[in-house]
Amino acid sequence: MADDAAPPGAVPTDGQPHTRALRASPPGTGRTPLDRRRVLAAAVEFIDEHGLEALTMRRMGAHLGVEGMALYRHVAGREDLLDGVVELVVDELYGDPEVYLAPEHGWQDYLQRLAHGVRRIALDHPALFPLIATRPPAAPWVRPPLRSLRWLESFLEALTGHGFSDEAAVAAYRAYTSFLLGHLLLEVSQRGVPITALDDPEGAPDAGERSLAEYPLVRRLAPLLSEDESAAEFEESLENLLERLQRVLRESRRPGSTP
Amino acid sequence: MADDAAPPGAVPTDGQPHTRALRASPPGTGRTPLDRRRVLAAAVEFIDEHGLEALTMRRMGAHLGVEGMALYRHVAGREDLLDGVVELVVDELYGDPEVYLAPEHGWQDYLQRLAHGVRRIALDHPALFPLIATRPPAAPWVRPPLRSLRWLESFLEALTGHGFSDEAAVAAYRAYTSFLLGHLLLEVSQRGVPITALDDPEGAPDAGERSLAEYPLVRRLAPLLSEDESAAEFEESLENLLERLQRVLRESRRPGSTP
DNA sequence: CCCGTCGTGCTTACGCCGTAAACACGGACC
DNA sequence: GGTCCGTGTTTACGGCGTAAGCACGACGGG
Repeated sequence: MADDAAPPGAVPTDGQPHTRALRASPPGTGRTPLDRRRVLAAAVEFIDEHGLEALTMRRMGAHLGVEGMALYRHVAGREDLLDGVVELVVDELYGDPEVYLAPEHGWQDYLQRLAHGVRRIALDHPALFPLIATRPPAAPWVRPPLRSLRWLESFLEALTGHGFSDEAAVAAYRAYTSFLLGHLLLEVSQRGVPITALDDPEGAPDAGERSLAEYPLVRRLAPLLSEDESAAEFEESLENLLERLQRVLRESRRPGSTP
Repeated sequence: MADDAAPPGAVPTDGQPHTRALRASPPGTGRTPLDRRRVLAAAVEFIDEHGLEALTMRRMGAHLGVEGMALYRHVAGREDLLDGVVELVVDELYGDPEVYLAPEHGWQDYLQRLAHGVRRIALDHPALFPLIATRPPAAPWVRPPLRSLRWLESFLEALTGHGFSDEAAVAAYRAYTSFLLGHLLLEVSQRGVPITALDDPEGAPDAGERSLAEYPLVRRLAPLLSEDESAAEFEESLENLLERLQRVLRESRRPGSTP
């Protein structure tokens, strides 16, 4: 009401306390006009920086120099925005899918590359990996963190193309996704998301320290427990899984070998 | 579980033999007066019934026949309520810990029982398992879904008490939690949380169906993919993990051996 | 018996949230 | 120049978490 926009000719004295920053369009060249991809990318950036629960439509708007409601031209709502963010991040992996498909190196190489690709994503975006992990997939059968039919198809192709039976390929898909999800979710949560949080007067210092007296083994093993062996663990479990799958494959090829 | 049975007849004025500082007033004539445990239990019930995102302080109040703000006498806020819920549900497993510790059956039996116990919790409360899985643990080193120092201690005790080196026990803990988390999170998310949802005009029927044309393998394997093999998978992976651990144990006992 | 005290739940209020709806405005095309 | 359309803005509404103060009933000491 009281805020009358200064007419164009007048000298805008910017010190007025009650004048909002009306910043419809910068002088001269207009700003690039926002589209879905840009919104989603900004959201990824924002989450990486401030964490998931800090993401708000209005704050996202501000982060883009825009008024919050503007986002609704490009996403259907907050949920859709989050879906889009997950999809965008997962699709980072698609750099060029043929790399992952490269048949000349066999299915084990494929699974290795894929696993490391997913792990890189998880480590690059620890704050939103829980989202990738827990958001219900768009299609049934598609299991996080391999969240797309495209990946499912390529996974099945890689295995059935190298001698796996249909059943074995499906079982492998399930074992593989479980492995990725468990390891990576724990790895990102263990590192603790850094976050430059807007708030953070956290001060529960030794709530655990005190009770450690009751848990002598935990106390004794504390040094071991706080070592970060994620990478080695991941590698070892992956190796183990691949061996298991190879055993399945070998046995399925010669049917009559029951001990 | 039922720690709170009213003593028979006798003197009703004294309900609590030993409480904190002063007497908490026993119920008079009106309704039983709400306490933290009851609030948390009601929240578990509510989440099981309506899902996580339906949980609201006011709705929780209504669910308890109370005015929402009343909850703040017993929980510090929404976050604290959720923490309490997770703790409460996880503690269901504690029915009697000696069952899990029973040393006469060895560490493998212990890990089996524990795994099945956690799985039961996950299946009983599918809507809040994601919470159990992703909420940052109170203490470092404690990994979901085994969310307490008590369990960490008992786990380490079981293994080191049966010949595992410190390093091997810690590695086993990590492998075991990864296994549980991956399998159970996918299992509960796959079954799709039922939820009598307050809203649910969901009608995206075949959004995936159409695109199936592009994914011939997925379409061919669809029947296999939609089978629910969770239980068998879980059993098999658990078995495999235990074998792996046993191998580690055996090898650590005779240092320079070859099969 | 009354009266202060205290624990419990209720009421009110504030600021932020997601989002529906109407509006303003600048460029594209005729 | 007019018209349209795509974009961002304004305003508004109901619901959220929660801070603060109030009402009331049960207790214990006089």
